[in-house]
Amino acid sequence: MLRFTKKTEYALLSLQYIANKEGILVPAKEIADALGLSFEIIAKVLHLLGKNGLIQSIQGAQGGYLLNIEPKKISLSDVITAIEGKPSQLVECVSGDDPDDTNCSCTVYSNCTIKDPMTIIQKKMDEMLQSITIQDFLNTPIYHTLSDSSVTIDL
Amino acid sequence: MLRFTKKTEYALLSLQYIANKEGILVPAKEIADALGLSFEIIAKVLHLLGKNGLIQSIQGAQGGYLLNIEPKKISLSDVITAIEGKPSQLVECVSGDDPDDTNCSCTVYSNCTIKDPMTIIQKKMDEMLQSITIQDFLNTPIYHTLSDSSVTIDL
DNA sequence: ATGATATATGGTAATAAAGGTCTTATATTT
DNA sequence: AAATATAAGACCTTTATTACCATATATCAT
Repeated sequence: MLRFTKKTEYALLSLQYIANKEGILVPAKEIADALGLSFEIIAKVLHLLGKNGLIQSIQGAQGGYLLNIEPKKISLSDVITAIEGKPSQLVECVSGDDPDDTNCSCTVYSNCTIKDPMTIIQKKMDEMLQSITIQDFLNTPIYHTLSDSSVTIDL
Repeated sequence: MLRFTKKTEYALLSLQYIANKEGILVPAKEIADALGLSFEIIAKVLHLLGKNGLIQSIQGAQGGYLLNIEPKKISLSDVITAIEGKPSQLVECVSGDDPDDTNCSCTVYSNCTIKDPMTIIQKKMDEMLQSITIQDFLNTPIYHTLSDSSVTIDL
């Protein structure tokens, strides 16, 4: 359906939050609270980002996470790969390592007739995903760190 | 997961097939057979393409489908919209008509912090999807119309 | 050492989306 | 009237997503 998964969304929100803290160790709970999301989900997302080297994790009391790479070097492509476990693939057969079209949706005896154009589209998509970085998510005009102050809602 | 649905894939294969026939009425069964896919699926996809004006449908015996617009004017964006019923949306909240972030994944009281960059990414994606047309799927070097001849498989 | 804090990791259950099949109705040609 | 072909919706199965739970491990502070 050409949509980012929630996990990818949470990863971007988390990376943005961590980047905005610039070097300060941020525990998963703080991020979860700030975003109004469940701790378990955020913890799992952060774990994946850590395992893939995008952020650094410090265990134990006073531990937390911080960026491992500068924001402009963390691409959307990197985030997706870290969260999904593999790079984005618009169609199954465009995996690079499928010369026999084994994964093609069309079960024609000849070669798949859309593989070539699909490969080009995939390349364009990859270029786009690589060109966007966490830096593009910083300096958003409106940004409140809810953990710093109590929240009052006017009625 | 950032992947085209099978229906979208089938739509592209079908449009490519119809375009290659240049003006000749093509019944759904012929396309299904040529692609080795079920008639019902192809019929459903073609119906959606017809309902959205991308192809013209002629009912009854000797009926079938033919392009309604020239290949270079049918964009990938058009195909997705026709098949999915709405344009592609990378995230829920980037719908244009959601000023209150009602559909945002982050349930922060303030505004969503990734909405602005996401809107830009969505725009880039849209531009890409609009720049690719069915014309880009034509003139593929290898193309066999299986319906025209019997198929022999060498062992 | 012990308790508190925080990440690491696997499992499971509920929900949503995708994919495919089947059936009936309608239109057109021969 | 019979054959051909699209129109449209209901239904079921599979897969992916999402959220939640439980337990293990690491580190700090006292």
